[in-house]
Amino acid sequence: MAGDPHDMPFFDEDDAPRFDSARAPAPQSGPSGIAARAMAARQGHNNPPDYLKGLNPEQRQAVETTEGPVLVLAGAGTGKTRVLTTRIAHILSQGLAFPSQILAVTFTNKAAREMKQRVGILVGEAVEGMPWLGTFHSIGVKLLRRHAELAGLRSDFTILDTDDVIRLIKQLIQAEGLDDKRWAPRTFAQMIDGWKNKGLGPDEIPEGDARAFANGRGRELYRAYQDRLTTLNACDFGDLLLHPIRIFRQHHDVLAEYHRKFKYILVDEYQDTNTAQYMWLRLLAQRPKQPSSPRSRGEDAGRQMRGGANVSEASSRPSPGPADHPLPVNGERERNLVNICCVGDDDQSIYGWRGAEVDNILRFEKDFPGATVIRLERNYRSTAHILGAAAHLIAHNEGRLGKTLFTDRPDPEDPKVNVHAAWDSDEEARAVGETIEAYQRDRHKLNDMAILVRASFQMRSFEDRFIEIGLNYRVIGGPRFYERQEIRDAMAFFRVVAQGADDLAFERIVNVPKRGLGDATIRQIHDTARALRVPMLEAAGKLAESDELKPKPRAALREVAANFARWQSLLDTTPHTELAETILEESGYTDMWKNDRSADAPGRLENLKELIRSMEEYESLRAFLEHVALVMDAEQNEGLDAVSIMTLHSAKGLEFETVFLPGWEEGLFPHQRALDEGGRSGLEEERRLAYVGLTRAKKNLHLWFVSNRRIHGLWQSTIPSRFLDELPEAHVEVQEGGGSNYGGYGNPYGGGAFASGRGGFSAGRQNPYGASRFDSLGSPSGGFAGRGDQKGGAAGQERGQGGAFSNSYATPGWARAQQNRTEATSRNWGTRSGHQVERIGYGEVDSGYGAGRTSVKGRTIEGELVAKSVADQPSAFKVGDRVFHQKFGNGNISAIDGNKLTIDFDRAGQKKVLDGFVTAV
DNA sequence: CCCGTCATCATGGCT
DNA sequence: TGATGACGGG
Repeated sequence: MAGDPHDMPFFDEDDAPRFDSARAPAPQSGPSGIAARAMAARQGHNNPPDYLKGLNPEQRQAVETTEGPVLVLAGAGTGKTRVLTTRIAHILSQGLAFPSQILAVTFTNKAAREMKQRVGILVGEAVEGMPWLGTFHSIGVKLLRRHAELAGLRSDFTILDTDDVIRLIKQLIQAEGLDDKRWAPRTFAQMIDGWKNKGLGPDEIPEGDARAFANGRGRELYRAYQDRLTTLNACDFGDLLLHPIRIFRQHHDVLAEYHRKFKYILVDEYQDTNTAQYMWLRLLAQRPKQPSSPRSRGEDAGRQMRGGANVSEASSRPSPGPADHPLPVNGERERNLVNICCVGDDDQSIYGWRGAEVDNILRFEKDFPGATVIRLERNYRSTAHILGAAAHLIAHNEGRLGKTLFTDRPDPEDPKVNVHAAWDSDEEARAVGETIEAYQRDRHKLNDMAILVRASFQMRSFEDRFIEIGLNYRVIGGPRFYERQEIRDAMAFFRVVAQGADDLAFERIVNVPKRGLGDATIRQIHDTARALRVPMLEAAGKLAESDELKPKPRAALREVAANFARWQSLLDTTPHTELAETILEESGYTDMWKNDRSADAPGRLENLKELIRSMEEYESLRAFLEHVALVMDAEQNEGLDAVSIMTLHSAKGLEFETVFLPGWEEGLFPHQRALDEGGRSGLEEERRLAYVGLTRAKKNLHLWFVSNRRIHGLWQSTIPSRFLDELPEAHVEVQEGGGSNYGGYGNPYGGGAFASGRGGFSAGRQNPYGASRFDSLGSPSGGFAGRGDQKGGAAGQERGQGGAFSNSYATPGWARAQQNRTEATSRNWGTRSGHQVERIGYGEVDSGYGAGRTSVKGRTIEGELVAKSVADQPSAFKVGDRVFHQKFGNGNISAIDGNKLTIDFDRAGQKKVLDGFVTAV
């Protein structure tokens, strides 16, 4: 960090072109060789530069409107990232600013990486000069490291993750003499997080909130927590935003430096900003106002404090906010609008539950008067059917800015959105698997397909099924690399070495591996540290030299202290990867796992190796630790062709040719808890989530609902999601079969099978929204209002929300479904046709696998779950054997991995199947 | 300190 | 149902 040339002086580029001389030719000398090169890419005055070619008029406007506040409402698949990156390229190549004068913030590291990469493609290495492109938090750290002392910290403060925070809070709660069962540390950590999301410090939280925890001692506890962080020279994630906000408010000179520095501000995913982020942006974006407009001052202050029970702080100071502070204004009539460009989509705001305020984007024009609002509605991703379905669904929300996506490439051949019904989640998984295989047979790549679920527990049935049929899949967003125990332990060792004062890390590993240091000893170290006002590591060293301890712990402690002293002495002389290895070896940590008999020990050792390997990219141990604190994700291996399984939340921003959306049932989607806690706005957020799901698909979209789902171990009958009823008939095709229905491909299980008398969806249950047209789907009569046999009799019962459809509450199908309910519950496979026998066969094999499936955990590889052989026994087959498979016919074995065979089928192509499914020919 | 037993509690998961 | 965490006996 220290060597970073962008890090030191603030005003090193003050000669840079100003935005008010925007159209002036680039300075002779050019900002740098790199930027100059970027400029050289610019063409003559009349021809648009290359990078503008291929933009549609709206996109181009969004790129070229560089001055003043701009809100780009970018619908799904409208080229949002392209606009952002091109805009940066445009600013650079027009010489409007140096790379270091652009502040570009994203939410996730992934988004930041992508933006950096794509800007790099446009402007070359100039992107390397963009030190202020990053996440809110990474930029926050950068700011805070520079001004740490203004927040009572040293610049080498550590960043605590959630785990550290919870442990710390637990200590505090216990120190207060409170019961940590009644007052769960986790809950309080969440409360603090919530307050920090709103920009509230201990003195600013609402009285009610303060009282709600720990017998009314919430505020004290919060304050104690902050004090403790300061003592530890540490901060949590929220502080990475809050401290800079405080600093900006209290040190106008500092803020003014950044005002002068940042000529352009760009914000990605603006709809996801929380109040703290909003304040942070406002502070940076809002230039001092002319003293001549006192009224707008007041208004502005009000807005500044919005969200705000933090009036106390505001009123306790002479000036309500730095935005109003009469700073020198470069001697010119400075506009008070900065060149801020926020890009977002109110319809994709799905993070309200963690503090995002959709309101920020809805109020943009009020916050930034005179803002240009540009709508990107031309969608390059999805078919007209998908867009039509999504548009109709999202139109049920109120309080939108309003956008309608359209495509100018409608194709009559495009498939409609498919809605399928299944009996239960197993059948759903089976049928989705069938459909995937059908697509695969049609030469669709698994990489182009994704299953997007509402809740992660839904993943299980798909994983189970895909393992059974040997279908490759990967789970995105599973347990994260840096959150694993072994990684966190190793990191704790490193942290103590790099920063001896890191008590939380020290505590984590004093007794790892076990060396007989129990609670009592640790408490003693704690007390000594407190008494002497030194870090625990130091206290431990002192204690080991004293007679305070019994011989055993004393010796152990002495060794620990000596170890750390030795490692710390190596810090500057030994390459950090080597040192890391030494630490893990000498501490006995690797041995601990080597001696561990449990099944996951080898994997953990593997992870540790991976950890060391990943350190190589970083200059120093310290740089690496910082990276990990901020970037908790690790890359996934993309090489394998596999279906992606992930939650709807983690799918935002992605796209797939073919998308499966299972679990569209009331209670699951929309999720009951979202409804309970969020009421109407909760429902609207769920609907936006549905919208996000639909708009991930480029071409093929399959929605599923089941009539029975096991929730917390209990089978519950469910009713179709109201969202299904909010889809427009014109774009939807209902697949009555329940099994796979993929044009042209026979469903091996027989499409009609599902409908054979087992259609009793919610029949026995009152649907609070009135009956759904899907209620009777799957019944023998196939009664679906949207399929030509309109239920005229029910036409009068339009629903308030999804009222575009008649319901089928009184249909024969519904009645029959009701009748069949009991029978259906018994799950009578025997009624199935010949094809179903095959499935029974599967079932038998399934149970056969039950025993062998114990090592199922073994499929976790670097955060990626991969369908993998689960049996230890080698297959009875050998490569080259000719075999027969019920479904795929004859083929030759091309590879064997345990009992998983890769077979080149004569007709069906290459498949991976388990050996139980084939017979030798 | 280790390990078995019991109770609890189940969205989303970024930084 | 099943995973996780706290507790108490060995």
